[in-house]
Amino acid sequence: MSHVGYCCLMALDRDHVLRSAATLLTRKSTATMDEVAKAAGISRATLHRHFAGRDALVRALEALGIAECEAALDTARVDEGPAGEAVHRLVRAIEPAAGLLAFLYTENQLFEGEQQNQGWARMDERLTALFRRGQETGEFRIDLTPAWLTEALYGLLASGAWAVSEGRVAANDFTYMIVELLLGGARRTTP
Amino acid sequence: MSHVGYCCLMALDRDHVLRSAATLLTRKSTATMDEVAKAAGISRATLHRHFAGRDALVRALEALGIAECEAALDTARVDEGPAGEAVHRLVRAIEPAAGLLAFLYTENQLFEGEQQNQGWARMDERLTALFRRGQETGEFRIDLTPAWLTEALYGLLASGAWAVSEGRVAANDFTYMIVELLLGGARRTTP
DNA sequence: CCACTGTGAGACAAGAATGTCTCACGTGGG
DNA sequence: CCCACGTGAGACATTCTTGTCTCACAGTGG
Repeated sequence: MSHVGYCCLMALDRDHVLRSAATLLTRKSTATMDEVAKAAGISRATLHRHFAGRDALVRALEALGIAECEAALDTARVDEGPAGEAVHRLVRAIEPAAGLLAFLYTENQLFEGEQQNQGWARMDERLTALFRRGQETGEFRIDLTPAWLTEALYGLLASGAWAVSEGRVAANDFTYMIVELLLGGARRTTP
Repeated sequence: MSHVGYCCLMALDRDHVLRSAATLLTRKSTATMDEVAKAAGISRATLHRHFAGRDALVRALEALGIAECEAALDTARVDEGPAGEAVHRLVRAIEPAAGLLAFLYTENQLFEGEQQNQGWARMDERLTALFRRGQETGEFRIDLTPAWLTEALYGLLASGAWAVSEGRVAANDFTYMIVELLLGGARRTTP
């Protein structure tokens, strides 16, 4: 009875499919199921066996993205230490998922249905809490609302992912560029 | 001979159609030609008389967005005065077009063909020149590349437009939030 | 050797969106 | 009044995507 073995193989395949789908859809969000299947190196039939339809695939990508972001929030320990350093750790931890996040961020179809993944609300809550904590400790300015800082972080992560994928920014500078701009801004601090 | 009069009416209609299409597509980028027509208050046939097809419509929106952004660059006189104030004037001038810009920014289909509108290159050039000028005058820090600042500006404009359209940020705070974050960052400057 | 499972390839129908066409209606000018 | 023009409504074929199905093939374990 090799049922367990087959399950593990399927799980691996499923994850691999999800990864390549994320990579492809980040670059071309209108890719066909056929293109997604070919990008994953499987046939469209097998793709349909893993994900009931395109909607299920996007939902799975959404769940994956949320899981990775929440994992990044955990490993970055955003509740500890100075908020600025917490943001730095967070961006560094979330960098591998930035491309997927950028895709999901522009898939506004995800947010128009009545049943939308509550993971986004959890993430928003944790991020706004981080920025609010920074404000309360006097580390962050209070004239930029936590909600806007959260939104700006999403936008900068997406911009950074696209800029890197198109070669306009070096991949090594991803975290630095985002964190420095988000925290310090473009203006030079008077010495 | 009312040819001239009809032309002017058509031009007005065309602009009106373009505006409503921009509003709709910014919110739902996969809207049908039928939905676009209904949103503009015309029939699908008339929409097709104005724009040969969906591609032509998107291209027209692209041209409109580029024109508005370049107009904003002109009225903001980004070559004059301190670079920081120039950025402020620019964001204020570009605010009405931010939604359209956000739509075009995520329509990566526009950038994969071989013949892509060279207006983007012109805009990029003028924006990077602005940030480079700020660096050369010592106003901006030099460790954030002009290319990244340009990309970040696009991203923040898009994030701001979405945040406003979904009520997470007050419309009145649009310019302030973007400019302050882009130039000053979230970190509080030590008094 | 045989049964079972997962896979790839392809056929197929259903649906949606697009692009094109025709026709009737209303309006405004000659 | 009449005519030209733009328009709306609808029909129509076409194309693309999707979802489902069947069948043959390969690998694995008993």
